[in-house]
Amino acid sequence: MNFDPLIMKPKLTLKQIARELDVSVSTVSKALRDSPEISDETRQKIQAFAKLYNYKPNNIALSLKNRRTRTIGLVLPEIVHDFFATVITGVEEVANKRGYNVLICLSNNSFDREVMNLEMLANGSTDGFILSIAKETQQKGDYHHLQEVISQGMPVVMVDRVVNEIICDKVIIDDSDGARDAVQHLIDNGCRRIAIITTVDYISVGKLRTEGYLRALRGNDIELDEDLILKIEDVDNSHEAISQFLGARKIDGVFAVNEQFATSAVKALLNKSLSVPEDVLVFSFSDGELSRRFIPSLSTVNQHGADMGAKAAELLIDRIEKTVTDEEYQTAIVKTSLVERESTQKRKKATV
Amino acid sequence: MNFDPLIMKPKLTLKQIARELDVSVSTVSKALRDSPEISDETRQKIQAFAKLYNYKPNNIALSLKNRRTRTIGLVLPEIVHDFFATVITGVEEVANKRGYNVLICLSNNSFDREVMNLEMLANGSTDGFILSIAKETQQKGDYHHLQEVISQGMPVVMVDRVVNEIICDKVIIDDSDGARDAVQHLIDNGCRRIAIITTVDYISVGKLRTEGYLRALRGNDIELDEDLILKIEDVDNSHEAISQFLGARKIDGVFAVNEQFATSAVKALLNKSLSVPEDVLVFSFSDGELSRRFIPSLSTVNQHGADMGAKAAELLIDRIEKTVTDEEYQTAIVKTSLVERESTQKRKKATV
DNA sequence: TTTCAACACGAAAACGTTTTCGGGGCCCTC
DNA sequence: GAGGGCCCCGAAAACGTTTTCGTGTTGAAA
Repeated sequence: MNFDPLIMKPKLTLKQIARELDVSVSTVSKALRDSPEISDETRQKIQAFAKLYNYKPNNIALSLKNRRTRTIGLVLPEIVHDFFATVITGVEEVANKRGYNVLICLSNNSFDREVMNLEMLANGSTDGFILSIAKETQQKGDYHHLQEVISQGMPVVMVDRVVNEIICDKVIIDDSDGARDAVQHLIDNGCRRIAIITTVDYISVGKLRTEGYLRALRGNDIELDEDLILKIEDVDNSHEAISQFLGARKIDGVFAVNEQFATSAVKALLNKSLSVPEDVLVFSFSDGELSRRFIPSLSTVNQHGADMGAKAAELLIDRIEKTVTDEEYQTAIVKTSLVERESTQKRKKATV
Repeated sequence: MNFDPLIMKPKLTLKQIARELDVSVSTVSKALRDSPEISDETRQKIQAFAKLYNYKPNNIALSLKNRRTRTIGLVLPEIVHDFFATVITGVEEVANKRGYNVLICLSNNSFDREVMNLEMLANGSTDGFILSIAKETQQKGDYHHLQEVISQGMPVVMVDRVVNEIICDKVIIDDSDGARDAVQHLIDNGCRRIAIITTVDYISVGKLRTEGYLRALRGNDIELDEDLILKIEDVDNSHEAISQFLGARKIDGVFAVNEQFATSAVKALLNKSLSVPEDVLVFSFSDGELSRRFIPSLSTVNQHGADMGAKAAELLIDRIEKTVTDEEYQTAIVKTSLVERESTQKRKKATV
């Protein structure tokens, strides 16, 4: 239907321009790159033609020739999750600023998908990639696919969910410190019986946040009550478990390692006719829209996902563009910060 | 540091295999593709070698040769937004199933960024792309960049935020019908003075949802009160406007065109000492985690973002793989559905 | 012994670039 | 008038594939 030559103009190549203007391909290439080898007259003629027909060099050919794609990969476990979404934003911004594109792959927390993703990214499509490892992979503890691509010389940066056995650049947050600060804040506001709702230990960040919780208790000489620790296995169906857990215990504070757990906790407390923050204070982790808009709005530990993504992209691109690779691998730690909102402010009623 | 030959094994090419085994490049290529031209002996030798050193063909070279990348682009206005995140999930799933990768670009709702994104995607990096147009672009009404790539023969599918002037495949939802159904639901539950919180009209979906609201009123012989319509310009700083708007009006129902507006509305009502759903019913649009977890949980019009993304990817890949392109462009309409939650259920108190 | 098919492989072109190198023409200088 | 520069430009290689075509060797049939 759209074969009208006035409308349909297929992509132009150097060869076609050359044929059209009766010069050689090399002349065209040089003219377009303002080489002094080409006379003004020829150069202008060629540039005018190229502009008129909107010539744009073919990226694939450039990639092949230069053996660099100016594309970085980003492998994430999931995406319907504010934290990872902000990571993407950060990566994208830095990548764009430095002239790179971003190829995003989702592992859906599946080991097999992650292996496939890495293979694809390592086969020339990208100059390096950023990875936040899948839950299933952490559980299996099988990292051969990562070792493989790293040993091929592909630059890799791990972000947030990292694994210590792999040596590469990493960007993490001070999960443990952030959790400790949050729990300390609860203690400072009078809490003594603080429950923690966390994940099973093979999730590195869950484990670290639990550690922070324990450190805060120890630091304030509060005896640990194992009964106040809930480790969730199945995140998606956690509400029931949380509800039962909180229903059976007398507490004055809750520390949840993510927003989902925190909101479930608030609901469960409401059902017990306890109100937040009047009766129980609630502190959450990973600041997202949910925490901001919830009623009461939730105090959270801000993970600064965009900063993490940005830092990871900087590290990766630095590594890619370094010709000599004798620089030591580094682990950047992005500081968390507490965002205090209604859920931990005892005095006033919930407003905005 | 890592130049230990035992550890460092750079990527293998056909040429290197050929040199190593003292055959020609073409023989290697054929052997690996099980060509009958090659003798069993040679074939097995080559395949064994390739497997041992984990040979994987270079994607870029393949793309150049075949003039297809098996990659599709996805240009989105933003990503920290459940709807677009689910769209990505849908696109990714279908793309992967059909052997394609997904290159994601963010326009950040900026016209210039969108133009850059399209240029990049059209320069050989992808076989086609899916686009949800930037707010700024809709406002400007300048679509030459889109026309440009389409006229070059690049397959394009627009999703959700589409523009009628452009002829290409599209995937939309029945925004107007969804809104009408939601408002009808409010009316059915006794509301008569229903406020709508929507966007300015140049956002196509905002306009359509407003239309649905009007249709519902007309269909029930409820007189339109222009004073109950709030059109938000600056989404990010909308809370104050919503608060003032609701503070000054007597209403019994609210229809908000997105989750952000809806939650702001609930807060504003609470501040007026009105409770939801006892005093005022609230219906929202675009079902996300926020609506599900909010207290009270919000009734919403589900946009089925994953379905939309999946459908868009199907359309795009069909278009890419069709050799004859005489098929008419189609506009797929993904049905919305109402998700009824606490915010419109008068009887019982909020639980879950 | 000659001829011819089948077999197994290699050479080369192609995809679209960039870049190195070489060479033809021109002008200037002795 | 011969030699030497300079100015422009083209040929060719290279990136890593796939594929078409040609070619040499072998074996068997005539």
